[in-house]
Amino acid sequence: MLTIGKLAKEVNIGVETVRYYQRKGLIEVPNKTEGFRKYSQEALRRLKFIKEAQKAGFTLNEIKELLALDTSHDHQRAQQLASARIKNLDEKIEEMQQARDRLKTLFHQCETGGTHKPCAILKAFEV
Amino acid sequence: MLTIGKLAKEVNIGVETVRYYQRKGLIEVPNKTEGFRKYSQEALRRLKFIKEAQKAGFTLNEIKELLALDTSHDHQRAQQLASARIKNLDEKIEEMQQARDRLKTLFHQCETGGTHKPCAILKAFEV
DNA sequence: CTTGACTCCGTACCATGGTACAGAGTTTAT
DNA sequence: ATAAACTCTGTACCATGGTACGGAGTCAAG
Repeated sequence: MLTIGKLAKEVNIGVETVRYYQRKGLIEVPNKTEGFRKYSQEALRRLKFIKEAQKAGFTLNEIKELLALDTSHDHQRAQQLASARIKNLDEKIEEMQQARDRLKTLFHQCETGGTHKPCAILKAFEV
Repeated sequence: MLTIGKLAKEVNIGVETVRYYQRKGLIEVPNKTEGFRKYSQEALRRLKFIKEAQKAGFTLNEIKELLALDTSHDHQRAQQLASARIKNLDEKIEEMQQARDRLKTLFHQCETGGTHKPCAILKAFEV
């Protein structure tokens, strides 16, 4: 049993972040019998789950659902969420790669253009 | 000379977005001699610049600076901004690719695991 | 038994890029 | 001349993932 500060420290996040997750409904708020609230290993486990799922690119809302599935063991829904997220990631990666390539090209043009010529980076955005 | 509505329509953004850019200091607010404000081709050019720069992945704050450079023709600073943005994009792409690969692996494991086994997607986030 | 560290709770604020709306004024078309 | 359509202004709100703060209560060590 941990206080909120100890709990937060265990997963290396701020106390405020734990409270934020509580407000979001990602982790339950233990009822305090006396003074401070006591957090179980289950709370710790959920926080770790959240951190791991974030690394896989899930949003907090998606993670909230995953946590629910974690209890009900619904494979199908988990697969749906995962494939939606993969699609989403693919799209974003594609977008960013395009942006990157655009910029890289401009950068080289600007670099090799000399000071006297108009800057390719700036010029690229002109109409 | 255009009213704000026509201006917005030209670049296919909302009127509110134009005002938002004004609040942000990205485009100047023409003083109204009579009734409504009149926007010049320069305003239109700047809005197009903003759209193009956004496609390259710049934030509005960076675009604000680019617009200033556009006037002063500071190649070096433009290069700095571009390379910072490239680095930033590279990092983000890398992160997202890792997330994607993680998920893809989990997805396949879950798919081939059958209903009886614990779901790999969910299980992956367990401690 | 006091002092410092921690917790509780509500609320406000941060960045980012907008969107929405109310109530007033203006312009344009019929 | 009147109604529809647009503009002006300020302010509030949206999602996203937190961070900060004030004032009160509580807990633990010296």
